[in-house]
Amino acid sequence: MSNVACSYTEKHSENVRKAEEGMLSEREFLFLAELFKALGDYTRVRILYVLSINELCVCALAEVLGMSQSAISHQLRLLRAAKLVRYRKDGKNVYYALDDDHVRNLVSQGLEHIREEI
Amino acid sequence: MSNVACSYTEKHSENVRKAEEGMLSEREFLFLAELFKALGDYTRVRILYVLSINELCVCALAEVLGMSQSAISHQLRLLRAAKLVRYRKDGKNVYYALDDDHVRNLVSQGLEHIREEI
DNA sequence: ATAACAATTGAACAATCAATCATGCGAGGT
DNA sequence: ACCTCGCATGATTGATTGTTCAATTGTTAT
Repeated sequence: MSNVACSYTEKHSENVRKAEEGMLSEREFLFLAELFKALGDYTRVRILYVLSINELCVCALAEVLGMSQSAISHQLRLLRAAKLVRYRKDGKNVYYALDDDHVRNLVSQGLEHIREEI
Repeated sequence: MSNVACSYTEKHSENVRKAEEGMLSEREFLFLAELFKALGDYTRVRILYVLSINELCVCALAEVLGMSQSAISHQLRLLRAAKLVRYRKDGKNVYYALDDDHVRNLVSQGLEHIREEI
């Protein structure tokens, strides 16, 4: 904390004012951070990408990603909490799919960005 | 690891095949995860949102977000590494801005998502 | 030169996180 | 009833992370 503004406040005040005006609520920023945090993991982003193609059950996800059922299941828990995936039960299996198109858009938007920076 | 596919492979094989076909490279997924990880923090997402309005110097960012210069500077380092921000030096100050519109789009797309889930 | 200021950086520490292992639960199949 | 299979979950552990503090660099002003 213990912060003091730089001394050039005259030059900055306009931009600072605009920034403070447009500010969102703490709540919104927290949700936003949670959303991107959920996307910000190698395993989870692979899960989401794969689910953007097809719905898959947990064991199939584990197979495709070469990981243990348990590891996948733990990550799916986080993705469920972030409302990024939904699921349906069918017998012994549980099929996961993307919750909506926002997720697909976020992933493809992210891909566009990284493909520009090689 | 130690994973075995579920026994219903007949039912799954088609979807598994499609998933494996559409798969991206490890490299791409790593970059994608890094990108979202950079966005996935309360402080950093606030920085990016504020910079989506105006360019700001470090001390102004610290002032607007109520944090120390040092903390901000550390986070800006990560954002630079993720190529999400660019900067220009002017005298003693360093002014940061969003690197391109992809970032702005990602943030606003994220906002749309969370505003649906309240 | 000296001082003041904006910013960066490294070390340290607490907090968070992801994979593993073991276990528990519920739905089928025999 | 029993067993097996698909999935979820709790505990543990090694790794990563965000902030603070202290020190440093580089620029401007006196």
